[in-house]
Amino acid sequence: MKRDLEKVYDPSSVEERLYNRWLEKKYFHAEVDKSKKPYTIVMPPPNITGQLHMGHALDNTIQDILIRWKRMSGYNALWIPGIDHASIATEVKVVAQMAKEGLKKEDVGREGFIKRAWAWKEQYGEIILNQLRKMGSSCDWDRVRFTMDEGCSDAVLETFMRLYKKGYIYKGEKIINWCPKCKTTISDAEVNHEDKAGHFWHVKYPIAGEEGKFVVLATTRPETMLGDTAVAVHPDDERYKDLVGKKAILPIVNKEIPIIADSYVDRDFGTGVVKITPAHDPNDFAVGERHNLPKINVMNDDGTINENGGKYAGLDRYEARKQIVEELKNLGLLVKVEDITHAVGVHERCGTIVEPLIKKQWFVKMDEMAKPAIDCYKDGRLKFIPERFGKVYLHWLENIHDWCISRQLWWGHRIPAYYCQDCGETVVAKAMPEKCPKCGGTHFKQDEDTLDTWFSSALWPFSTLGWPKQTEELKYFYPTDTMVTGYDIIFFWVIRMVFSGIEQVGEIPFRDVYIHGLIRDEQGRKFSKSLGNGIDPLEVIKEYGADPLRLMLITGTSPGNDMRFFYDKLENCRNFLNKLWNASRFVLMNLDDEIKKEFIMLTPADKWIVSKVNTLAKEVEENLENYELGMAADKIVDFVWNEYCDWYVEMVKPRLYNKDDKTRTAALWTLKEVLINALKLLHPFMPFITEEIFLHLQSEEETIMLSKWPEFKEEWNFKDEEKEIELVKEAVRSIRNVRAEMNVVPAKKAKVFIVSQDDYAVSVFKRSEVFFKTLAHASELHVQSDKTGIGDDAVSCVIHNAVIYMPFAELVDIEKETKRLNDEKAKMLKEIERVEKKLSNKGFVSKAPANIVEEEKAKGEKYKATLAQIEERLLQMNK
RNA sequence: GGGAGUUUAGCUCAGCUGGGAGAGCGCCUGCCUUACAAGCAGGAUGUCACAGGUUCGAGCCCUGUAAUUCCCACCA
Repeated sequence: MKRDLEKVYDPSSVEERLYNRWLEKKYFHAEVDKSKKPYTIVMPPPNITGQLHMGHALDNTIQDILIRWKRMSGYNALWIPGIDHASIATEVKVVAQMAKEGLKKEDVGREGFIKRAWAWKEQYGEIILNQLRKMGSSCDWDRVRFTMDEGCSDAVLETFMRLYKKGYIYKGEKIINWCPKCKTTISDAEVNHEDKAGHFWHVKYPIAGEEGKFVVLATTRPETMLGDTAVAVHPDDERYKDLVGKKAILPIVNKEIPIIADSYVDRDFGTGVVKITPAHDPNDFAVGERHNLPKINVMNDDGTINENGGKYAGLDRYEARKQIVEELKNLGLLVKVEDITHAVGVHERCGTIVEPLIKKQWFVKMDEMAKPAIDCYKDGRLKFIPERFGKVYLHWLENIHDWCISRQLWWGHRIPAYYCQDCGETVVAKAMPEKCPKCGGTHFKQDEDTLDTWFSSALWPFSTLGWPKQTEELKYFYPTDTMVTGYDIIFFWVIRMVFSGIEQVGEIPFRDVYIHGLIRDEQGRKFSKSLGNGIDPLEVIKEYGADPLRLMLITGTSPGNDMRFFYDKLENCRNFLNKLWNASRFVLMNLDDEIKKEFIMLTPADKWIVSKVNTLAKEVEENLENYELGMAADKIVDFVWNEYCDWYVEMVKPRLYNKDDKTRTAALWTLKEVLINALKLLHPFMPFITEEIFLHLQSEEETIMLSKWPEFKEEWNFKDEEKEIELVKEAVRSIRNVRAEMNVVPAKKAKVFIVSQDDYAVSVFKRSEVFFKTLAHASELHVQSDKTGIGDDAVSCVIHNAVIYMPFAELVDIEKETKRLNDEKAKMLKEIERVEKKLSNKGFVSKAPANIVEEEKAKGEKYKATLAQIEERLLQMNK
């Protein structure tokens, strides 16, 4: 039974109570049930590196909206939550944490370090999951997963083995980005290019056998010359044509290296001559491959020069640079030093300048697996919202290169490759093999490296469902339906999930990819630690509640576009909650008895609002189907605030206050029914307040979460009444305008309805005939003279809670009114002219759709009628 | 260099397959009215970046120009 609501809505207590209730009742849990259609979302797992930020809040709000909507629509909705071990990001954090204790990784050893990392995971993982709960996320907590839990780890091993057997995983030598501080490989995506001040050293390399002849080249990294194995010029460069095929003498090292021609060289850049260091530059590496040049690595893992650097061995790269420049200068080979700013690659996690160098790494061969990933997009099985991100996806796949998956880290999935200590054979297996298949040896050493964190993320949509085991869940919930994520990780995540799903499970992992934008601060800047402009979602929730935050993140936004975080907007959303709360309070205050529907005769006003909410349900459904969440939310808010509260509730008051009114029950039924429907439509967006009100309105034993989603009902479709009431609204507005124009001093608390003696006002009244009929019908409004202090100057009517005053004719400021009417008349004439011009356009009449032409005609008629009214009025005034 | 966006009210942004320009905030006026002042009623504000084109009709489609953002690659 109904209970009245608290005077003020208090999010903090309500949210916690309701969330616990939902948990207890296991509303979020989904089991395999073949009688129902599944709808599945797998949550992009937040990194355990810290706390949730606004981006997560948006990400999860979108997912929760979709899940709650589908759940109410009768789907077996499953949302799998989880967290990501985020190998390098977490490792950096743990290293930093240890540094505070004065410890280094090496001090605690691999096992000790991993132990610390797990402790970190326990601590921060739990914080993150709690934050998700605070957002109201309706995930199935019985299925929460971690990328390094047993099942996910098994999926990683299985995938590695399969790909290895197929020849898709290989060990190869490649130029990679190396972070000398973290001592690990980092992917291209983890390298930021920053403009830094540097120097451009122009150096002379002597030509072998030609005393006194030099070739001048420029470099920003002189220390790499220790590893030079060639000098290159452009094949068509006339200046250097005769040099090609000769040898240059590498200074300091005093070694002859060939001068080669390669079109990679840009003739217009620098001197048009390039030193080739295949071991320390990706482009040089490629040139080296083309020309079969030796690759000489001159650097150690920590960024110091190795034994190949001769006397510079052991020096740090920058110290070596200094000394080499000095030596070149002394040798008279340094032509000039240019100050330049150039882009330098730095490791995004630690800011260290990245060093490209050659390493033996594990790679995944991409060309074969990319094909089906391209196909599934091209044939429409995989869809992007908004569509334009499909192009990004495609562009990236078509230019894909092999994926370097090994990382010199400790935190993560250790590569399941074992090397026989006797014969050196590589065995890939889930566990350490007992016997070498080649030599029978029994001593193995596991590869020291771990896998790129995205390797496990790529398997997430199916590893979370139990794969590689063929579980019932996998068969039923896979492929999942929607992947919700930001555009920043299409490259390294979405693509890898797609080809992994196809390769391992045989089906794409999801059908729709909903891409949302980033959240920025009020000035449009990214939220970042260094700017200190972060806003903690939990703080916002504490102050405003989760519902307003969710609504704020969704309203007025569109997929794929960035949005800004405005406190003003947040407050507006909070105010909406307040509005909804108070409207519900009003309904509950008046709702005294159970309503028996069979005795109800709806008035036109009732039918209007019922029809409106019915149409709304249809539109919202369409919007949600098309992932237009922002538009859907806007429409519902607009309905509740501007139609239900501002018009219907006010219209219905006279009927409610009169206990004898025959249509009172109809009003109550409509108030409640429309509110319930609106609450349901709102629930995915604002789960807490809607549930709280629903429980009061409906019954303690139910939940809005599992109530039936409002569908369009033909019996609620009252188009005629909709039109009539819209006319009434228009009429009422024009009456209000009359008051505004006349500037009549309003009285206090006038609550009567009086028919004006004014002809013009009456003509406006006539347009609102139905409305007054409704009002009169509902509350037996009777006409009486005004006694509330307005005196004889004006009459008033109560339509709204607000008072509407209508002037007597004699009060009219003739001059002002004439001017207004003339303006009005001019406007009408212009409109009529426009319509007539349009209707005389043969192209329009013959080619435009019939209903548009009809509408235009009707408008013409309406304008003419209005014009006539205005003219009549003018005539009266002149008398 | 390659790619993708954006340009609409003072600000931040919606505007679905072309059919007379919208919201929130801000601003102005009047209101404490038995759900709500976190509120109500009313008002002002736009050459939809610019120039062409297609069309009976363009904020929306096509071409070009300008400004701006982001991503990728690269700067020896």
